[in-house]
Amino acid sequence: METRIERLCVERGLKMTGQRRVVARVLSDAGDHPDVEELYRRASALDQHISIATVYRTVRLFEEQGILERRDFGGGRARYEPTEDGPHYHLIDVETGKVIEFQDPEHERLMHAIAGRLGFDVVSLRLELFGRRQGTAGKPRSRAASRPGEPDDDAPMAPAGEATKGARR
Amino acid sequence: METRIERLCVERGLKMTGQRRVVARVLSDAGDHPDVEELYRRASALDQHISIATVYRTVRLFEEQGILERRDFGGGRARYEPTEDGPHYHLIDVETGKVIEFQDPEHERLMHAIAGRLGFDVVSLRLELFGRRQGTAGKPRSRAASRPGEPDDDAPMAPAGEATKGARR
DNA sequence: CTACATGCAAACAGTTTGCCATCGC
DNA sequence: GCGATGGCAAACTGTTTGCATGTAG
Repeated sequence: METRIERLCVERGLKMTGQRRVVARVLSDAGDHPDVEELYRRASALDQHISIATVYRTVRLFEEQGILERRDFGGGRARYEPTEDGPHYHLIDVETGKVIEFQDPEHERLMHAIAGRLGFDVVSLRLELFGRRQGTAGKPRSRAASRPGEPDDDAPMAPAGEATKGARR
Repeated sequence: METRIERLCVERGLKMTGQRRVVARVLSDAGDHPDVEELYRRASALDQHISIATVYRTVRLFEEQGILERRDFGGGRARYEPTEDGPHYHLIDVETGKVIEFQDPEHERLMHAIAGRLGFDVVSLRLELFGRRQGTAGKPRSRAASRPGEPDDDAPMAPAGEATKGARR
């Protein structure tokens, strides 16, 4: 059966190749915010004939078509999520890397007010909370840098909302 | 005379080499949020004997010592600013790239409340507004559709300030 | 049939690092 | 003098691209 994203592609007149269909499917199934490598991993499981370059190209195309949204949660890799619901923000669990979405109209109003006070119109904004589940007091949880893609799981990341680029072994 | 940052370095027992002193000085003078290349450019003006690798190492060291804070405004490069005033956020002018700082206790309270409602304690948060000066209605940006958090440079003050170094992608 | 998509590997930008000469303390 | 530091170039990571081949429409 045809996924929602596949339908969008057709509507926009995109040539539907096998690999685009696979990426579209993977994205439709994703409930999380995968990065390109993860998408590539999931796509490969459905079709060996796909290269990571194609995933990059497809993801970029989809973004240009407004089908996908690119997120940058720090950590150096772009994460993607299908454009769907209205504006929402993300709370990243610093222990598990899981991402929780939330919205908040009041916050939005506040931001517009602040910008207005400075003489600006808000074009877009970025808001991310990094938090720890209550009760999980700073316990030195095994900092398992579990790289291997746990399907369904957003990757762990450092707090501070900073880049942490490069392999700091 | 000794800058505030140089003093901090000494307090922390860091070996004060010539190049560290230069970087410290450049940072103390910076009123903006320069990236490493810009720091390197400014530092080079004061001392030819400095390599970009040293700037990277110094900036990392200072960050670990809590003297500097790394920011990621998108665009792929890390930006730095001396740790000084209390928590504040940034509004980036999408036309000029200039960064304006602001604070807002109310917003902070709100964020803690939201996290709390979800069962989390806020460890840190990232908030950036991308805005356009009121009245500057959507001018046709030469660069085709790219997301707000764009390149440009903040308060170019150095002579060699031509930030645009080359077409990305 | 033809313009566009893909695979592969090489190119890139930003950042880090190995090695050895050098310098602060 | 000794161990930390700096210079240089090579290594790395995430992402893009040139080129030849394959394929949707």
